[in-house]
Amino acid sequence: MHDLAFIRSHPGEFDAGLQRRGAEPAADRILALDARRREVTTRLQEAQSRRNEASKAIGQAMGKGDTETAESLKAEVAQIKQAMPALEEEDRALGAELHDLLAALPNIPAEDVPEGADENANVELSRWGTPRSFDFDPQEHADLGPPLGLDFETGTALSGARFTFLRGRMARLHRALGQFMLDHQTGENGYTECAPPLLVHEEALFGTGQLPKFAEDNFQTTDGRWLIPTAEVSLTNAVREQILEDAALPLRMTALTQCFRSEAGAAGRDTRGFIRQHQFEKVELVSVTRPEDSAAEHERMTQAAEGVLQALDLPYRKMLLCTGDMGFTAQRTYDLEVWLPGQGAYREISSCSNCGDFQARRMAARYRPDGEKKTRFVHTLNGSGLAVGRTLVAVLENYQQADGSVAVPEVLVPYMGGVTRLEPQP
RNA sequence: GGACAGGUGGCAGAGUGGUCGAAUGCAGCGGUCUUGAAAACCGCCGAUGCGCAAGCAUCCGUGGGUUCGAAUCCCACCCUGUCCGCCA
Repeated sequence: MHDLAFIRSHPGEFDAGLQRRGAEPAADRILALDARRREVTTRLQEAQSRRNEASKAIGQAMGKGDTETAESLKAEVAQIKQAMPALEEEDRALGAELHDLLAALPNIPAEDVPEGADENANVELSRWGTPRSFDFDPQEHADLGPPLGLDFETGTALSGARFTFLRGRMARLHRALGQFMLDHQTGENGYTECAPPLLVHEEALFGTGQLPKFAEDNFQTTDGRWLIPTAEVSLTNAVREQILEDAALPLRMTALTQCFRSEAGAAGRDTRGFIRQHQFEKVELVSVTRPEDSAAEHERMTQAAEGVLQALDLPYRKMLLCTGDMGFTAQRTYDLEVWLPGQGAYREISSCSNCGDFQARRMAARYRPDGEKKTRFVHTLNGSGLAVGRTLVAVLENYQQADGSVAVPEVLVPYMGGVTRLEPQP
């Protein structure tokens, strides 16, 4: 959600930002609506003011027993009130129209975000690790996984496409990854472990920007709640409508949760394998900071996500997303892409975004700077640290052996009860 | 799910039709005193919108309604507490 005051004072800059994202300019429409709305609001408030004044006078007159004056004042108020219902309705309607218009506009990219239409314009910033050289043809996880307990058939039979059933050591490895990541983020990076609801109100999805524009990407329950598409929703909205103490910032929260996505717009993409599921696990990182601290926090958060890949010894590259590939709420986003030898490609495994005050405005999440009277909006950041399912894919493909078995990365062995290898079951 | 009780400022807690955005206490901020601190005393101290400002408007769980006027009366809903039932 954008700051109306900013749009009023910098309409050109605002439209330029939207245009960089490939969105239509909107300042003219917004400002015209805003002007009409304020005109109506002022007229309404003037009427209210006169009504309040007269009502007070009625109270005073009646206190003195001056019934005559009271009655004539009542007649005057009745006159004033005639115009009010229409003004109230117009004010409400214009306010709603303005709100809906603003709510549908994406965040403005930060200045150093490269311009571009799609992922081809993303900029590679760095690479870590050396892709392993194989003395055999590395398989894709969808081929090497099934004998190891990655059961796509049963998942599909139970729930349809994009659901998978994990068995035996495969299920254990999946759990081990989630536990390891959560321990890593709480132990190494100072995030507070959280276990939030997975079912949330509509307002929560509005706050983090999934609604109103992306309703079809999410699952709704029969009683009007929504399944979270990411723990970003639950963790970020934990500060909604709050005024935080300066000293409480930064807030760093993490959670290992299931995530649910209808993948409405992804027909035909990654239909094979474990990459794109309707239900998956993810360790999410959320930070709430002072405005001046969010840029540094963004770097810190991305390093926290990178730390997991490094601990697992998985080669990856770090991308700065271009304007056309960023999410709706992001000001600036780093993607981490892990090397998948079976696919021979780097694939997204983490996305770390600085949302600035965009979500904070939608949530009314504020803080009071030390010694100041006015509140300010916080900045919010979110990142994956990491997506568990895709990390499982990466481990399978990078640690596969010629005989179809998969070695367990060293840091996971304690989480596997000492098991060091996944063996194919006939 | 049933019965009862209740939702007021950061917290606690008054207020049941008029000058109440709201007593009081605690917390917080500023000051006096003090070598310093504590105590004591004095003052300030909710949010949002519009406005250069003065100020005006809105907000007492949410949404409607009654009234010249609603924190206060009426209706619906949401939430919390207690007891009962049920359940992991």
